[in-house]
Amino acid sequence: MYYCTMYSKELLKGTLQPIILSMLSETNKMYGYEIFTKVKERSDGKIILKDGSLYPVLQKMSKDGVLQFEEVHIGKRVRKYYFLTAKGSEVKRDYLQELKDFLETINELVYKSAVSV
Amino acid sequence: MYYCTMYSKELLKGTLQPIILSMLSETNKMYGYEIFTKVKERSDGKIILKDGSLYPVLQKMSKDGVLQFEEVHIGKRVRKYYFLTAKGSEVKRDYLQELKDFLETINELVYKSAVSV
DNA sequence: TATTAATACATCAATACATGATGTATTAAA
DNA sequence: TTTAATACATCATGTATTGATGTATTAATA
Repeated sequence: MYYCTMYSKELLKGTLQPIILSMLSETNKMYGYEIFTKVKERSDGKIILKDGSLYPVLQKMSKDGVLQFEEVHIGKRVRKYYFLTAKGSEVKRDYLQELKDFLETINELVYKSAVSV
Repeated sequence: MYYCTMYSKELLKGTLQPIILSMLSETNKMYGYEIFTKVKERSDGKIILKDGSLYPVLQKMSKDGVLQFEEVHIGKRVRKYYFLTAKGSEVKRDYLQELKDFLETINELVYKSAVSV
């Protein structure tokens, strides 16, 4: 898994969990590498999740009761299929609402101001 | 200067400099507290810059040659009026372009996906 | 008039997310 | 056969922002 980042790392901060929650609410079961691939494709290669970020956060979200997973053996390889818990669905709704509001606010503030007098 | 934050602190990461650059490109000269006030008003109280973030970053941006300032004495109080340098205008253009692209990408990824088959 | 809020700056240790480096191992492709 | 892709993992490091704390002036309010 190799990559070059499109955006300054700081901009991505706080968006990782919402992104994962969003992906998992569309496709009810996904494993880490699948999420990585999906996000990469959907963003036209602009958002490349780092495995050093992705796998730890999936573990954290499981620990927080937001996700659950089941291990599936594919040949000799193991996949962990993650899915939203009931709590996860709630958290998803809240996080996505907050993110949406944030995007709109920043957009308004930075690009839509300075109305001529 | 007291405050309550609307967004999880992480979401704001990477947006502070673009916000400041944007504000300063509209109003050519502003002092720290004025930027604080303007951002607060423009965002309907949703983005409250912290003085622990604002003043250090203004110093950093000056050190980086992005901003310059002049001190103005108002009675016994001192104000530092900041303004964009030539380099600052370039940096502004780049940062705002990146941020805009980022906002669009996240929006597309998280809210506009899952087209029906 | 006394006290609180607002104005205006500052410093710095602590926080926390994400990164980058590094590792293991299987499977497919060149 | 060697490289790339698949699939997971750990952990020290970086760094932007925060929160706490500080000084001091000026305006408002009780």
